[in-house]
Amino acid sequence: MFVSGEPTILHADLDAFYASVEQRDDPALRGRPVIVGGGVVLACSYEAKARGVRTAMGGRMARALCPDAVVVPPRMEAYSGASRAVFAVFDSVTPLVEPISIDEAFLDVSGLRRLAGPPAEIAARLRREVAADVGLPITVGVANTKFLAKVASRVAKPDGLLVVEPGGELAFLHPLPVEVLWGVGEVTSRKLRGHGVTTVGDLAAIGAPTLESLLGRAAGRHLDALAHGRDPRRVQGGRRRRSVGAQRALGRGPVSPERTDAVLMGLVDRVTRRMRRAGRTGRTVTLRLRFADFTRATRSHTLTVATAEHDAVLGAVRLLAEAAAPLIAERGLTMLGVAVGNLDDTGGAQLELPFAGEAHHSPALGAALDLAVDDVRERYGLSAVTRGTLLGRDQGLEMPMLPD
DNA sequence: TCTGGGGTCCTAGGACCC
DNA sequence: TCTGGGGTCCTAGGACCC
Repeated sequence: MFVSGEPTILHADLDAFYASVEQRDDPALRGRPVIVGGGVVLACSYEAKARGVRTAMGGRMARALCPDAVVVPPRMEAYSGASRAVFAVFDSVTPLVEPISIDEAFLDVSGLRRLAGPPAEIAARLRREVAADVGLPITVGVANTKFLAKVASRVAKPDGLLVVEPGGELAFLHPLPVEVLWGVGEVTSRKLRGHGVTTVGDLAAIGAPTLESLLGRAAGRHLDALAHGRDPRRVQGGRRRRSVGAQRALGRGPVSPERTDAVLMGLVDRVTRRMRRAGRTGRTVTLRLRFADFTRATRSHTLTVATAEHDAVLGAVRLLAEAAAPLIAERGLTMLGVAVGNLDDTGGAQLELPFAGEAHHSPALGAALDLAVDDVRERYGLSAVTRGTLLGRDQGLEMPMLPD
């Protein structure tokens, strides 16, 4: 079984984004292997990829593979500028754009046929406009699901366009290696290959129960569905970020408590500034740690009230760092990170409903209570209201009217 | 090849509540 | 007084993605 229907989902993905921006801005780099980043490869041009250089590879190895590569430091401002220009083109194509990262997005073009022509034509025009307006190569995959559109763009790279025709989904998908599936990384790939699963077709054949026992319920079901071309997720416009974070590598060698604290202050400053600029607050503060042996740990604390204030976040971060001190002393710190999540969850006081207990024994009362709770949640724009507890009077909120 | 800086989602256990 | 069932929230870790 595959999802049929016209392919109206586009996955648009800039090619070797950072490196392409560098080649665009410096003609001397065009046609040459370009590596962006120093210690680690952040991005590399297709000329460098052809020599075996890969993203996230150590700089030393990259230079060994490709000694004539031009290594340039990243220019994040230039990349975010280019990204904004590309997203402006996306927005001119359709109102339904779901950003995935700085250089890729899903676009839903259903309903645009009369206005803008068939999806394949829209996709071709999108590529031409990005090339003309922004000067960057972009690949577009077109299919009737998000996942297939994404695989199509991957297969069509670089500077390509590929439409997966309805009815041809499984013939397209099944010969591909399992690693194209969203959610199959190193660990899962190893597990699957250990069970003789190397292609998407193999995975589709072994069945959901076996997959679930192998990978856990959610992951098993998810991969089984994808392998059969089933992917009901819609393109979601207006999605908001769920956390804001910053991190900093510290290099090798011992890190003094003074330096640790200075780095934490800098990270908290960066994160809270970004939050305030975006007009967002958060409740859960997470301290991320990485150690000399490359193990990681996180420590988190949830505040009662959401905030974007430097001092409030720093206070939580310092407490977390203190609690993690023994771990740090034992393993040696090489990276610090701070993130704030639970964004825009206002938190707040709680007020108990005296009859919530009775509602357990009366289906009618229970149903009424659920409705009231939903109503309160919507009326006050809260992320969650639990049955039996409601935001309190001290916040100036009124009790909802409950039906008798 | 020892490694950057952003993120997302899922799982599992414990505290706590009715 | 004891026990059980149903549920939420928080914390920590893991896998994965670009």
